[in-house]
Amino acid sequence: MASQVKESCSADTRTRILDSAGPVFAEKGFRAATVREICRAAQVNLASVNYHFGDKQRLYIETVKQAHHKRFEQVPSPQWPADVPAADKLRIFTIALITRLIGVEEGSWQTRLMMREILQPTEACEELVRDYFRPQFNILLEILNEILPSSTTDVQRHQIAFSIVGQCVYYRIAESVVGLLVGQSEFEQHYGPAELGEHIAQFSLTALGLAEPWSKAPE
Amino acid sequence: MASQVKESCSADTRTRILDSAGPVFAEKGFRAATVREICRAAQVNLASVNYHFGDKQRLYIETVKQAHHKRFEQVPSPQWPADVPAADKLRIFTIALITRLIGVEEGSWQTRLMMREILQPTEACEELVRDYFRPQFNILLEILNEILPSSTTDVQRHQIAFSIVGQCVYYRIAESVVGLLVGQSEFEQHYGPAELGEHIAQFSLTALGLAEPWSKAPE
DNA sequence: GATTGTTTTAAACGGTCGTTTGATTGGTGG
DNA sequence: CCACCAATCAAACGACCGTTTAAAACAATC
Repeated sequence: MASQVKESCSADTRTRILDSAGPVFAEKGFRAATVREICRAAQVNLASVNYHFGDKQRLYIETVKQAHHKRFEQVPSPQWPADVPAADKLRIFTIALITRLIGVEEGSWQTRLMMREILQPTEACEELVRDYFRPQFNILLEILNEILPSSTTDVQRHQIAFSIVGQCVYYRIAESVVGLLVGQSEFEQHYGPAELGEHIAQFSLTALGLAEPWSKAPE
Repeated sequence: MASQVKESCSADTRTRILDSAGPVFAEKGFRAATVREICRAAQVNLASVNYHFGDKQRLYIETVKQAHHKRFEQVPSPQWPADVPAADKLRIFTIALITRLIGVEEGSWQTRLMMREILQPTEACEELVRDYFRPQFNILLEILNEILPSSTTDVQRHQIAFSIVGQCVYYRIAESVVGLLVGQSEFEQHYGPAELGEHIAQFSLTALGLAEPWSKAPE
């Protein structure tokens, strides 16, 4: 069989293709990215994509999967003991989420690819929701369960969760617009994952009644 | 010259192309959309695009511009008398924003096109920020000025504004993911512009200390 | 060392796309 | 009626892309 040899050997160019395909797909999108460019970047023969992945679309799907898998490895879901206050859990969750979205250097093409998939769902989107988004969504809902009164409806809980997630996702989507609106220097100084995560947690905790509002000053 | 005749005549197919190009670019993106498909939808000859717009890219830019212009005509910026409380202004602003994003039937391809442009800025993006986003951003900042204490820094004001905008934009971006997470029936019943606008305004006003939090129940 | 099966390679195929061309139309002024 | 010009049309051009093919290179087994 010699399967381990075969796999390690083929994995060499297979992995090279996957790694090169990620940034290309993220920057140009599925259609505009060409197999030729990916193969050139990976320094492999043009036919390798079809040999190892069948066709361009299956390479794309594999790339999306791998991107998120690696992204969650880089910034894993935080763990906490049972006695941590819910407010602290929410703060940790928020910072982890936005760090996963915009933090970690090297251009963070992985989440750029994810945003493309969300905006124009392909075959990989349902899988993405099932494997990554829904578990995170459920963790957030469990945190909210500790905070919200039992009279809160499920719909309200969902919408509150989306309000928190939405604040984070916005910065990944509209990165360039934010930069244009506040100017380059303010953007570089104040829109990193740490400061933004802190702000979003603060804003959300205040909305949930667990922090003091900004406008508590006497009027 | 007979310029009025010439313009009305050429405007006929020109306008037809522009109207047909919008949904196609919005759904498939610049690269995947084909001139042939646009011309077929517009019922004009294949060469018309190049004759009236020069090339595909200039048609795209014109389409983006026209899309947002029409969108702001459909849902104009609300006007209010000077004595309206700031909280009401924020509520009105939020509902108008999310209505512009996801409301107004016919698939709302205009904002879909806008999201594409935000995610992958082209030549049209700076123009978009200057003409549409920045004025709206400034209106929101003026409302916040009435609410926030004078000790609030500019950066804080900006981040709070993005927290509000982000909640709205999220539903336009992640529409399909939201639908998958909460199920089709809940999505259809509770994620229209009116209900979402009310929720986002409530969430944000609470964070700003102008509304009561959900979790005010005794613990 | 021959054989077998896998991987790599260069070249080409078929198809589609954006754009161009050149003929044709139809209305307008002389 | 004719000359003119913008507008339309069918047809084709040239380029690029995804995919295929068939030969070559390679590694492992006996």
